[in-house]
Amino acid sequence: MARRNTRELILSTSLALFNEFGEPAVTTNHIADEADISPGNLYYHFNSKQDIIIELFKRFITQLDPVIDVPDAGSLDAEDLWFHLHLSFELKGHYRFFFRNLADITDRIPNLERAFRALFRRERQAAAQVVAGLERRGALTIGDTERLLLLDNMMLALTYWIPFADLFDEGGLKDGRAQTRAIAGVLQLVMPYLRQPEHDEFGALVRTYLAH
Amino acid sequence: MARRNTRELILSTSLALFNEFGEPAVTTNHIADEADISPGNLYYHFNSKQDIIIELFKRFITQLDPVIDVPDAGSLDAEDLWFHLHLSFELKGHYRFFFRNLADITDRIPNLERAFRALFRRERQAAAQVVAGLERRGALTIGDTERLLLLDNMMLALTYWIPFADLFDEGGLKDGRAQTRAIAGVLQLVMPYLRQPEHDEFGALVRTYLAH
DNA sequence: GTCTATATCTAGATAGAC
DNA sequence: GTCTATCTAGATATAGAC
Repeated sequence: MARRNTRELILSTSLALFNEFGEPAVTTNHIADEADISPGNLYYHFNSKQDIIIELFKRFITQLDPVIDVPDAGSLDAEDLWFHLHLSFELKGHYRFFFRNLADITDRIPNLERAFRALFRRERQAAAQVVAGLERRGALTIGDTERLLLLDNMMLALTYWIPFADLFDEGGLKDGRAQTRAIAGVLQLVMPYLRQPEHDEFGALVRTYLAH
Repeated sequence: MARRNTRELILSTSLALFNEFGEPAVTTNHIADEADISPGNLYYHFNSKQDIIIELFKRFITQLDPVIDVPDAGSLDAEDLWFHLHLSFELKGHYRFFFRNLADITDRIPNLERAFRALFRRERQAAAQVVAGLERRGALTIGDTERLLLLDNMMLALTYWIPFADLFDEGGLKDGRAQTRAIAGVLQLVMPYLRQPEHDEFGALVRTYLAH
C-alpha cells in the first residue's frame, strides 16, 4: 500500500467515524477497516484508542485557542462577533463527536475533563469581555443578575448547539446551516440589551444570514 | 433476603447508579452488586440492560406528560410558568442520566430516538403556546425570526441545562440550586420581549428565587 | 511499517440447582 | 425468586513473522 502518512490517515478516519456514529460506537477494528489497514498497524501508530482521541482533542484545542483568545474582545462590532462565532461553531462542528457525549467522554478520559473545564472557563471569560466591551462603549446596558444569566445562556448555546442540531440532523451540520442558526441564536441572546444603533445592526445581520 | 419487590429495587438502584456514574459506565453486575442481589436474579426480572433503561424512560415520560401538556398554556402568568418549569427541571434532574449522554443513548436504543424527538416536538409546541398566549394578551411583542430563535434557545435550555450543570457539578443538582438557575435562565430568555407590568413581574420573580 | 493471528479482559446474558 | 457457575461475543491490545 505504501501510504504517505498512516498516522494521519488513522486520525482523519477516526474523526470521520466518530462524528458519524459517535465515538463509543466506533471500535479500533472499524477504524482500521475503514482506513484499509490492519488492527496491528493501527496499534503500531497509537498505543490505545484513547491516544487517538487525545491527539484529536489536542488538534481541536490548538485550532480553537486563537479563536477564543481574541486580543481585542472588548472592541468587537457585530460583524467581528459574527465572524468569531462562525469560526468557533465551524470548528466545533468539525470535532462534534466530543460534544455529542461530553459527559461520557470526559469521564472516561481523565485529563479531558480538566481540559474541557478550562476551555469553558476561558470561553466564558471571553464572552464576558465582549459584553463588558459593549457596556464600556455605551452600546449595552445590563444588570448584574441579567449579565450572569446571559452568560449562562451563551455558554449553553456555545457548548450544546452542535449536539442539539446533531440530534435532529437533516444534514444541516455539514452544509453549515445549523452553524448559521447557532450564531443567530447567540447574537439574539445579546440583542435585547443593546441600544441603537447596535441593536438594529445585530438584528439586520441575523436576518441577512438566516435568509441564506 | 425476602425482598418486597426486587424489580423495583433493581430500577431504583439502576437509576441512582446511572445518574451518578453515567449509564455506559454502569454494568448489570454493578447494579446487582449494589442492590445486594445476584446477576442471575437481575436477569430473572429484566431480559436485558436495555429493558431496564426503557422501563425507566417509560416512567420518566409518564411523569413528564402532564407537565408538558398543560391544558391552559396560553394563559400562564409568571408564577404559573415558574412552577411548570420547576416541575420539569426537577423531573429531568431525577432522570438526568438520559440527558447526560443523549446522542449515545438514543443511538443505541432504537425506539428512544423516536421517543425523544416526539418529546422535543411537544415541548417546543408547549413553549410556542406560552409565547402565543402572552402575545394574545398583549404582554409580549416579538417578530417572526426572533420567535423562532427564542424557541431554539428555550429548547436548548430545557434540554441541556441539566447535563451542563452536571459537568461542573458541585452538588447543585441534588439540592436544587442548579434547577433554580435553569428556570431563571429560561425566564430571562422571555423577559426582554415582555411589556410592563409582566416584564417587572418576571424580573422580580427571577431575583427572588435566585437569592435563595 | 505492515501484516496475521491471538491473547486478554470484561460486559451482557444464560443454565440449572435450590 | 434467587443463587452460583458459566457461556458468549466483542473490544482492546499484543506477539511475532515478513
